[in-house]
Amino acid sequence: MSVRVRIAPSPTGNLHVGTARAALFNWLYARANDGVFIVRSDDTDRDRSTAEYEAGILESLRWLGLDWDEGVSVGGPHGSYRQSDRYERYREVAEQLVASGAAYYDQRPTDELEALRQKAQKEGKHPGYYIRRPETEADSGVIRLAIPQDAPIVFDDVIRRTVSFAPQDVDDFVILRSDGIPTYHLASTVDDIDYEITHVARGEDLLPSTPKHILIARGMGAGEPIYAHLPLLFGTDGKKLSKRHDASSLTEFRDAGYLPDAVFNYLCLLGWSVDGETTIFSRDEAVAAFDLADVSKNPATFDTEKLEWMNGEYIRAMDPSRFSELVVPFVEEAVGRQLDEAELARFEEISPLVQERTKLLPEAGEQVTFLFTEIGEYDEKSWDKVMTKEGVSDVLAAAAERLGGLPVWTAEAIEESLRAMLAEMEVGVGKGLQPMRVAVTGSSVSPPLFESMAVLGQEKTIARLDTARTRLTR
RNA sequence: GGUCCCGUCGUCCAGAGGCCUAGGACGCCGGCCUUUCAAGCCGGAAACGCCGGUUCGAAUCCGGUCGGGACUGCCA
Repeated sequence: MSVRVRIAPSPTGNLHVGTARAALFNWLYARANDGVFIVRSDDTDRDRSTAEYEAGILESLRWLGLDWDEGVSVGGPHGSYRQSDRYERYREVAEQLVASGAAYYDQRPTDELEALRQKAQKEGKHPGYYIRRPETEADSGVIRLAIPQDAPIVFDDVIRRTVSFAPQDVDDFVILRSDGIPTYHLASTVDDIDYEITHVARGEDLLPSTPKHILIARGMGAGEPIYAHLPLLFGTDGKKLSKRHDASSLTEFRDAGYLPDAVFNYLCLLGWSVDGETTIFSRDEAVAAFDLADVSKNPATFDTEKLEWMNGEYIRAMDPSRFSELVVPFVEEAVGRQLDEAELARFEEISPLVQERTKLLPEAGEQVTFLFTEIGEYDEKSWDKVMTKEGVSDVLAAAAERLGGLPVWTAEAIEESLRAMLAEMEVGVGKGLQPMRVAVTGSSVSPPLFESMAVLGQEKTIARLDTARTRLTR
């Protein structure tokens, strides 16, 4: 039987990194086994689900480069792949389960159930221990699955090997709410069976729910899929990935200037590796090496710093013209306006030098604003550090004069001229060039100086040297 | 509280009884290169949670312990 896997996000927010990684592993497994990758919308939470979120999630999946063969928006033999369109089917299954005795109606009031829970807790038992099929059957209310108490529920998890639950520790959980809407457990399991999902790879948080899903599947007279419970993802603080401190949705990563290839590569490494040595690899290499059984068992901490490093690697490996093209919007954002054609040409000149020192796309913009806007304020630290030294004024004056007389305005010519000048003045190269850098770019950190001057233009360069010197004498 | 899962450098991953004086990557520290910052190159510090057992031999197997996490809803 060919592999059929799925990712089933709830459209109640943007695509979370945890979900994205689960999607990624499912996708890898499908592609590695010539299988089918399905995207389903688990939108049974009517209050929180929106079409906008759903569209956003799909867009994020595409952005990451995960294409799907069946499911929401691409269609397939199973309709819309939205659970909200299948309420009748779930109700039908629930009724069947009642008819076969596998489930029952329960209309006990909540306070009665709560009392039973507390009693069980007090006795050190599972809270649902006493919530079992009542003596007298009801004919309305919620529908609960009756957990057969005679045997443990055992299954083989691809990642965790054999997992076993005692029936006393599985509660008679609700499968159909009193308003006729299915719960997650029912809807998800019915879909997995109806869509003939062969492998369910999902977060480890669902491990305790797995016996429930297996029992529903059995009640339907179907075989259960093979399960693979992925280790959870945590934030750098060791806690669950938080929305406050970490970027947690894929759109945030995109907006922060991360490349999809880098995010893809990094996410692969959270719980899996090609061989323990290889860090940077392509999608094809990942597909060729991937197996669910190789996914590690322990939870992974999301390390933004490593992702950033990796993003830098991908940026440096990028075709220069592609980089330039990609980064222009960020430059315009930093400059605060659109660039005209001449400015774009100037940016392209210096772009390769910026590419080498960019980890996140927006940084590229910040590095070159000096080319397109006047220096409003010099970086205070830079100024204090390099401009307050002795002889700075002389160096700036001499440089302005030298450069004013330069017949050819190229980086090479500028370099030659300034080096000669500093040699004559007997000023060290580092010591002499730094003030010019601050004068021209506003900061002691910038792209290489000669190229920066070349792109800025002769007139502006000289003007800035003068401006800085004037400010110095005040 | 109960059930289940997990436990190798700060972090991620490798290691499936001898190849381990434990390997790779990020980060960190030092050096080189150098017009700054990056990048690059070289070097360094840094881990098998603990206790027993099995075995000639254990990071690898078993038990216990401690620690972390998930779940415990008419949320998903």
